[in-house]
Amino acid sequence: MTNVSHILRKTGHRLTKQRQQILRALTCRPQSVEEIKSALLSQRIAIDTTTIYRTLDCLVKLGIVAKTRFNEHNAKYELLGKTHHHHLVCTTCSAVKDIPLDDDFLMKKVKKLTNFHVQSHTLEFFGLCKHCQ
Amino acid sequence: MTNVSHILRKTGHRLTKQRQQILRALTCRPQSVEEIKSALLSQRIAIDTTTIYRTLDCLVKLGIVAKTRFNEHNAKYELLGKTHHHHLVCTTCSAVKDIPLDDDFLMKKVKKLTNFHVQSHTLEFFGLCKHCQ
DNA sequence: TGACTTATTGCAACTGATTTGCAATAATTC
DNA sequence: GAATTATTGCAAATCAGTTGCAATAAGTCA
Repeated sequence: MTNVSHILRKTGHRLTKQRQQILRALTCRPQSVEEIKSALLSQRIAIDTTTIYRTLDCLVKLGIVAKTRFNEHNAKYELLGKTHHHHLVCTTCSAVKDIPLDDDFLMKKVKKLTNFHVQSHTLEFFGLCKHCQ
Repeated sequence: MTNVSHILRKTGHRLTKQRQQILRALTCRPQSVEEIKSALLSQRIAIDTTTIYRTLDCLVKLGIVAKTRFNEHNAKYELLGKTHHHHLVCTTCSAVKDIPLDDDFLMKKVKKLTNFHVQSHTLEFFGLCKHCQ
């Protein structure tokens, strides 16, 4: 967190109360803006939706947060941890599980096969979790 | 196509003129609803946006079409061909390129590591295409 | 500390994507 | 060809996300 406030300041941003609270509400699991908002509300913290969007945009640009879409109408945001991982999304109960996978293999293959300069990638698995099978 | 009309009938659906035209407009590259609509319009075929949405929903449910999202506000739809492939999406010009990748390796690993029953997956690469580098 | 600069907030209004309700239409069935 | 009912097109609604702007507050510096 201290790290994050450093990055914010360095890039000419301000560490406001709202940003601190939004950062505290972020998890390493993907959450929608509405989920973040109600998580904050349950702690009696009311922050405008617009502010949450703008804060997340900012954090995504700074590489602190990742934005993902699971073929749903809304985007999800998750705190970028140290470890690169992927998601298992249950198509029935929408539960999300992380899974660490070594995908260097694929990245290298893409580099070999194309002249595309890869900056990032997403790898998501959809199916049934233990409970929903 | 004949195959598709068979599937439609078998599942209690009707092969309308609109559906035939939408099917003809579909490609193996992901297109948005608006793109499909203007592709049809350029052939002087006017189909309501709602109808396109409903037709695509139907085709997705029948496994004929795949719906993807590339971290954009709108969804893209592509005809499911025989060959499983992935996408390279240019973050500058939005061009999409297909790439065949053997990911059995990853699928097997997921099966080993978890008790999740995988039904499908998405693997997308984002970066710069040849022209935008 | 207190004044100053300017990034950030909250509200309202807006845009764009997608969905829903419903009456009119047209594909299949018999 | 008539009957049944899935499908269409239109209008209106909803949902996610964005934009404009005046009021506020974080960081800066004397």
